[in-house]
Amino acid sequence: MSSVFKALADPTRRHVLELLREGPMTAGKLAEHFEVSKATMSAHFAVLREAGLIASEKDGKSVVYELQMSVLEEALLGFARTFGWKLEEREPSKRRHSRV
Amino acid sequence: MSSVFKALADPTRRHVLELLREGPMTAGKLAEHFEVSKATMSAHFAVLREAGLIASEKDGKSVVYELQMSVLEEALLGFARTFGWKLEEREPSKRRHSRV
DNA sequence: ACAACAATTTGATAATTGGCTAAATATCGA
DNA sequence: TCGATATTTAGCCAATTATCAAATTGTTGT
Repeated sequence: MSSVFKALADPTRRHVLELLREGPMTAGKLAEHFEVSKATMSAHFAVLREAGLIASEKDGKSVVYELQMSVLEEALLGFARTFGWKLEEREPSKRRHSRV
Repeated sequence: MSSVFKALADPTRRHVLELLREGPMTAGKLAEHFEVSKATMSAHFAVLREAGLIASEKDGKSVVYELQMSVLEEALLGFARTFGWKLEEREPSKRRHSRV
């Protein structure tokens, strides 16, 4: 859980997660959204992957990253619960990437 | 918002917030719950205060810290919303420290 | 086999962090 | 005022982090 919060502490990494909310994306495409070098982005991806927040899958020359919603939800949920809140779906119907 | 996540990234600081959930507490009382030195705890309090997560008030020799729930809620809420969640009260009735 | 491409790893550096002890500040009671 | 108590500040160190350029790995097309 601490590794998740550590990962979330960086704005670049939070932005990566937001981009992945729309669906899986390659490392290169993700990196295009930021000013820093590819090497730096690769390091950020590693932090997110080690926290379990994203999963990687090789596809030819590219590496495709996918958001692991459940891990993010678990961490946030666990913390929110401590403070007397619970997390609820905002729009239960609107779900892209059904990926059954 | 980034300062809040930065503050939450440290387990000691998250624990401080949890302790303050029960009500305001002095720096000394808070520090008793941890193994590190008072000076180190003071630094943690400073990070939390600069993030707006706690407010300090001097009371004689002591400094009393109080959790700023609204700031925590806003940060968490803002982030959760991005990912299609919302925050809800878990137990609306159970409220200590009414402090009207 | 080779060149081009995508991504990561390596090696370096500067900045930040979390921790400590010791010193400083502020307040209270005698 | 003096001494005790509560907390913060200052100075320091070790470990970690974010960043880059360069080298490396793996894959594809010719």
